[in-house]
Formats: sequence, C-alpha cells, structure tokens
Amino acid sequence: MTEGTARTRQPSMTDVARTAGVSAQTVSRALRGSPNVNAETKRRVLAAVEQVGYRFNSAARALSSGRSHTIGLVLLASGGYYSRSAVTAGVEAAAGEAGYAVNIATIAALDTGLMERALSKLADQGVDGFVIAVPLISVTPKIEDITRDIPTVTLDGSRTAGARVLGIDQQEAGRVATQHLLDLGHRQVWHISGPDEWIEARQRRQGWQECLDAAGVEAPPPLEGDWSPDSGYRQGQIIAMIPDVTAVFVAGDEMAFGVIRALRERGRSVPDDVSIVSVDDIALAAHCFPPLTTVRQDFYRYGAAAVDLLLRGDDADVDESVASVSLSVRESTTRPRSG
Amino acid sequence: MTEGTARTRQPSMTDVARTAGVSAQTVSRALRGSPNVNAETKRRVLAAVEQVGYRFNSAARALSSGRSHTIGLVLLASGGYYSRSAVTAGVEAAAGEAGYAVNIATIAALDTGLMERALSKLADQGVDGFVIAVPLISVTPKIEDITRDIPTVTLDGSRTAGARVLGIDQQEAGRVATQHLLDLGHRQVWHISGPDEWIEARQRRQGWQECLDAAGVEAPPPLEGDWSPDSGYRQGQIIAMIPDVTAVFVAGDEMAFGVIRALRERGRSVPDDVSIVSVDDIALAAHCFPPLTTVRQDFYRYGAAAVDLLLRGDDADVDESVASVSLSVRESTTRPRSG
DNA sequence: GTTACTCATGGCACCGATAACATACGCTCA
DNA sequence: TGAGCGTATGTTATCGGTGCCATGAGTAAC
Repeated sequence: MTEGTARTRQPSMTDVARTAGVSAQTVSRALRGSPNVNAETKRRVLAAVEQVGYRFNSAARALSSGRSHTIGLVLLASGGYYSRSAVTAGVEAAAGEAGYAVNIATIAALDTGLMERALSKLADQGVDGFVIAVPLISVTPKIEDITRDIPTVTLDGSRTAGARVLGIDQQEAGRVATQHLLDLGHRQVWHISGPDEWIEARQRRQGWQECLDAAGVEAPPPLEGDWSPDSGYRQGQIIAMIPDVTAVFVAGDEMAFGVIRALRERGRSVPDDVSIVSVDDIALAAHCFPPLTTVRQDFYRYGAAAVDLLLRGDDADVDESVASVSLSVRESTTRPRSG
Repeated sequence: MTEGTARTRQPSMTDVARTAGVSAQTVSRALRGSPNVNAETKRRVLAAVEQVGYRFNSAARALSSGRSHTIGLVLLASGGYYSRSAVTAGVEAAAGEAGYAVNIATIAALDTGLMERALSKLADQGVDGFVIAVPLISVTPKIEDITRDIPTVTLDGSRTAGARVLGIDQQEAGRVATQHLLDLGHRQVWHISGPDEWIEARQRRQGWQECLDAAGVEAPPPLEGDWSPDSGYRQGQIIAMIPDVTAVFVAGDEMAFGVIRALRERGRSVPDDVSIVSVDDIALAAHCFPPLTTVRQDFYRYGAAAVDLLLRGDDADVDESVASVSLSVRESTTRPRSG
C-alpha cells in the first residue's frame, strides 16, 4: 500500500483515559454505567470517547469478563422459511435490546451430527446462551455437555440437560383449528401433520385428536408432511383420492398451499368441497386463493420471549402472553354442502 | 450451590500443552494447521485436546490476532421474508465453510439512523466484514467511516466508501419477464415496482422500460409497492380499475400474490384477462392459484457469493454464475384473448 | 568441515478490557 | 478527635491465545 499515513490501531480505553485525564479503569466504569462515577468525570469521559473515536472492543471484554454478550441461535435451513425469518427477527430484537448480539448457526437437516457441530461451533464462538429453534431429535452426551455448561432455551419443547423450555401450547392450536371445522358442521376432520420429530407437530396432532375424541368422532389416520409446500402437495394428492373428505386440518400454512393446489388439480374445490384450516398465518395466507383460514402464531414474539427467558429467566409472565393463539377466519373453510 | 467440585475454568491451550508435553505455541500451531508441525506431535496434541475437553476461545484469538472471524449481516425486518431467510442461509453456509461466524443485525425500517446503529453495533462486536442486504438510502459520514475501516459487500448495488458491490443483473430479470409477456402477444405491459430506494427495484424497472422501448411500445406509468403482499393488493386494485390491461410485470412474488387477489376480487381473471409475471420464484410460487410465472433468483447462492467476495475477493467467477436468471413459466401468464 | 538453510519447537511480550484490591477524600457520629 | 464508612478513583494482575524472535537439530552444498 502506498498510503501516506499508516493504518494505526484503533484507539483503546487507555487513549480515552489519557485524553480525559483519568485512569482506564474509570473509563471502563463510566462506560458501563457504574454508579460510583462522578457526573462531571463521566461527561469528560464521554467527550473523550467522541474526540478520539473510540470503539468498544468486545473481544477484550469477553476475554477478561468471561462473558461474550452474544447468544447463539440454531435454525433449520429447510422447513418454514416464514417462521424462521420471524423468529430470527424476534430473537435479534430482544437480544439487541438487552445489549446482546446474535450468532446464527443453520443446520441443513435434522441430523444429530449436524446439531452437535452447530452447537459446538457456537460454543467455540463463546456464546453466553443458546436459543434452539429446531427439535432435538436425539440428545447425545455431547449435546448434553454443551447445554449443561451454557444456558439454553428450546423453542419446540425438546428437553436436554439444563435447558429451559419455552412452552407454547400447540395443542391448543390444533384444538382451535379442529373445533372450528366441527362447529361449521363437518362430521369428520382429516389431518396432515408436520414431521413427527417436531414436538410442535405432535402437539398440534394431539390437539386435533383430543378435539375429535371429545366430539365422539373417531380420528382418521393422520398423514405426515415436512412443512414444505411440496410435501403438502403430495399429501393433498392422497387426500384428493379419498371420497367423502370434507375438512382437513393442515399443520402449517405452507403445506396448506400445496394441499389446496392438489385438491384443485383433482377437481375438488376449496372450500366448496373441502374446507382447509391450518396454522401460522404467514403474510401470504390472506392473499392466496382461497384466502386461508388459519391459527395465528406470533413467531416474532415467540423469538423475543425465548431471549427474555434466556437472559432474565422470568418464566411466569412470558409464557402467558406468548401462548395465546387466535383463529383468522377466511375463505378456505365453510359449512359442508349437506351440513 | 452445594456441588462438591467447584466449577473450574475451562481448559486452555496451556492445559493441552502440558498434557501433550509440548509448548502452548505448538498447540496453537497444530490446531491452526500450520505446516511446520510434526505429524506425530500434531496427533499428540489432538489427543490431548480430546482428553482435557479443550474448547477454543475465540475471544482470546480475536484479541490477540485482531481478527474475530465473524462477519456481520445487515437485514431489513420487513420486506421479503423469503429472500431474507434464503440470503441468511447462504451467507451462513459460506461463512461457516470458511470458518467464520455470522452476526446479524436487523433494521426495522429503511432509516439512516437505524442503519448507522446497526453497523455500529456490529462494528463494536468486532466483525471482520459486512454483508449489507438492504439498500443504503443515504450514506452518511458515519456509515462511510465504518465501511472504510471494515470490508463491506453490498447486495443491492448501493455504493459506499470501500465497499464491493455484488452485481446481479436485475435489469436482465426485468427484461426477461417483460419479453416473455411481449412474446406471448401482449401489446402493453404494466409494471408494479418495488420501493424506489432499492436498486433492485430500479434495475428491474429499467429492464422493463428498455424492453418496451426496444419493442417500440410506450411504457405506461409504473406503480410502486413495498414488496409486501398488502402493497401488491393495493396496487392491484388500481390496476383492476384500468381497462385494457392485459399484462403486468410485478417486481416481486409476494406482491404478485396481492395483485392477483385484487384482480380476482374485481372480477378480472388471471391469466385469462390479465397475465402476471414476477420475480423471485419463492417456494410458494408454484403452489398458489394460479401458479406464478416468475423469474427465478437464487438467493441462497446470492448470499453465499457475497461472503466469497468478502473473504476472497475473487469477483470474476462469482459474478458470472450468480448473475444468471431463468424464467419459470407457469400458469399466471398466457396469450391475450384477442392476441 | 564449515557455511547455509530448513524444519520443528520454545520463550516471551502483548492485544484491551475487567476483577480485585488499594488508596484518598469527605463525612458522620460517638 | 478519631473510628468507621461510603464514594470516587488509581494500580496491578489476569483472561487465553498469537506474533515475533530465538534456538537446536538435521541436512545439503561448497
């Protein structure tokens, strides 16, 4: 390089201290808002920070304090891009507010080895906590080791050593969806669930089952998708071949898109022939054809609540507010023809 | 706590060194894959790592080496959750492969102040580089300062001091989409663009304009949305009121959903009355009704390429492969009635 | 056989903040 | 008046790697 001025190192606390005429320790205290700092001193420090263009060095802080002020977020690459995106935003917002940064690790598939590697990588990065937004299909000793050392919140109800679980009542979502169809007069409600590894999927299915039980209806065998619209399409083709199906509860909006398409291609109209209700209420649910009746989930708040739980640990008021679900009734559901 | 053994500190390189019977420096070299380490020594070191349960401390590394092996990703909370999600995955995958972690910062809106804060926050975290996936609506001195010090790749073509630009030819996308409609026999093509602050939006509009110019068609005034399905719906309502519209190029799939809905509600059928083509090819594009003809963008590779460019700086082969666009022809476009 | 050079390894200072401890000052109260 | 205490500030060691330089062994070249 031919630059005239050599690229000098970033100013450090010592530089600020010299400029402000105090010790580095006082600068540290002033910047962290320690109570025992004179107001006038603090002002001088802040002025010096501006003057020398000081930028905080979080690596040094992490090294000396042992805390990185970073949390690790584990996501699944496939499956539900809307929720992933919204959860990420919620996590990041809540973390940011608490002065934490967010480090992400995406695993390509639900594989224990990949999970171990992801957690390991984040642990190496020195995260202070984990938010795990994918199911832990199996908890290996290695995973237990890591989550025992580092506070963890799981979002889907998986349990591992020392992890807190943010319990959302997915069963309720399944119940609300199914009851809506029964209330419309449907005699039977079919179900296309998410992958069985996901506790969310299991809980929604359970809610469906319970609701049918309570109504004295024998539940038909559930079909299983993988959250993707393609899988919904495939399962929808099966549904389309079964006569007398008038109502289907699909475990996720994106799958529901595929189901509706499959039904339409087979000449079954939604909602005239078959009513469809699902869960999520993604942004496109209101704009597709027909607009989707769906149980709303607030993924953003879900993610934010996970961080609150992780950092503050106040289970109580978190769970209450996040757990609520609400039904957005649109045009993909209606009374059965002969109902 | 009543634990028998006090929670001791994590093992460090010194511990590994002692166990392996070498110096800490040799451990460091062995772990970083330095060429000048005896194979046998390396084996001993790796065994010792296993034995003592050593975990790398990246804060220490960052402090002493001055590089954090972390890159910062700036996203916009609203607007295109599919692309956000896919870009994030691509960035994370490419970064992970190169041994880098990803730190995210989401800005709630396209606001210069928020952008400054996001960059500043990531800079404080000590990121080695930025991938900025939102438009820089205005480049303030503060933003310039930060991006001058830290390598930056912008994804939408915004320019700022020292930033590399990953140039995807969005104009080509606009051209391909528009030409498809002309080829089908449409005499006129309307356009609903993205927000003018986005270079992507401007380029796609330019492509549309050029294509019409080349065909000797006078372009109608473009309408403008904000990428959201709701905005598509609003603009679609306007389009629906204009007689003789037979073809619309919508700048994004999510907006196209809203446009189609608005047209349908006004009794205009897609594609029989109006053909719709858009850009992105999100997962749901194939499953909505009617299935959407759209120009495919590979956001995942886009994100990955940004990281490659940032870390390796080999512009050449990156641009070529990513820039390509391809049209997915589905059922939302057809010949005009009297065409 | 000395020089020269490579390879494998060790020693030590240092990155920049913070924890822990020390100090200085001012004030209250016996 | 001096013990006792709280507040504001300074001093020093330390966190755990890495950069730089030194060292010794082995080997090729003259």
